[in-house]
Amino acid sequence: MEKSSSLNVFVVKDIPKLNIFKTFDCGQCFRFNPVNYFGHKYEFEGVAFSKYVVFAQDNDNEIYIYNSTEEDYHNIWKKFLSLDVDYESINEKIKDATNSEHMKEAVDYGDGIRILRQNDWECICSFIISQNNNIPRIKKIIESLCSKYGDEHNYNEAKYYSFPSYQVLSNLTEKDIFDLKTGFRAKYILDAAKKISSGEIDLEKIHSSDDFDYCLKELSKIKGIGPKVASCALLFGFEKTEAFPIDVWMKRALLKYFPNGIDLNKLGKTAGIAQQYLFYYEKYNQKP
DNA sequence: CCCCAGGTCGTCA
DNA sequence: TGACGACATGGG
Repeated sequence: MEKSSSLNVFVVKDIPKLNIFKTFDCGQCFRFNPVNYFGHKYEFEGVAFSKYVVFAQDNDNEIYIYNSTEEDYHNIWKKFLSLDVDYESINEKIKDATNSEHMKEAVDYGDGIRILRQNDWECICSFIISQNNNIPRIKKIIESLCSKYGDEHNYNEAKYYSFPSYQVLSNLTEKDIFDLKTGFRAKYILDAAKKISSGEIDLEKIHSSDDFDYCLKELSKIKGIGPKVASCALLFGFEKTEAFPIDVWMKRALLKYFPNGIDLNKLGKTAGIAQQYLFYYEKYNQKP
């Protein structure tokens, strides 16, 4: 795939500390992959909000956004990358609230990660697929879901596909979804699509709600959504940064570093970001 | 053959 | 409430 010829690029300068590699490598999104089209230090291509995009970076304080105009940046990517959020002060608050050397190390190790603000429905569906599954296979299933039922777009003779809407999926059969190798998750995906497209579950209402327990309760109405999947969707798709997903890696990290428990109330709205630092630290910082 | 993967469900005590 | 096996699939 040769894309370098005629992609327009928008450069964002003087940004607060952001690390493209960590942000797209830390397991929060499934449709971005490393490439090397333009010769930057880090380059990740993917599709979000129905647009093909490449984020690239050579140093701390600027990024290149390929296939993006300045309008796209202000309308979509700035918010997607959480470039309007002051992570410097969040990091300080996390360190203060936990008062833990381990957390301090995790924050410094993961510094530059941004919690992406992804599409809420895509997050719900993707994290349903993620359960009892590994990341390469999660990505594979999501791509086949998109190429089969998403909208096709063309760019520079290459095809890419948007994430399919819940309306489209709600009209499929369980077998249609099962045939994408989703396994026992097929009925969960269908249940989510149906409950949302029927209006039984209102994503807008969840998105704008400040009542976190209400949000958890609503998403838990969907078969196949438990506390972990709901928390991931709320954190990565609904902008609920107080969400604190606990998976196998987080269980290990909490057991090791916080055997007496961690005070989520004290972390408040920074809990989800603290969680992501701990997760990244535990999973990727292989120490003897 | 085994075990595991960014879990949840149904069942049984 | 909490424990426990089942669940589809593919890679190690």
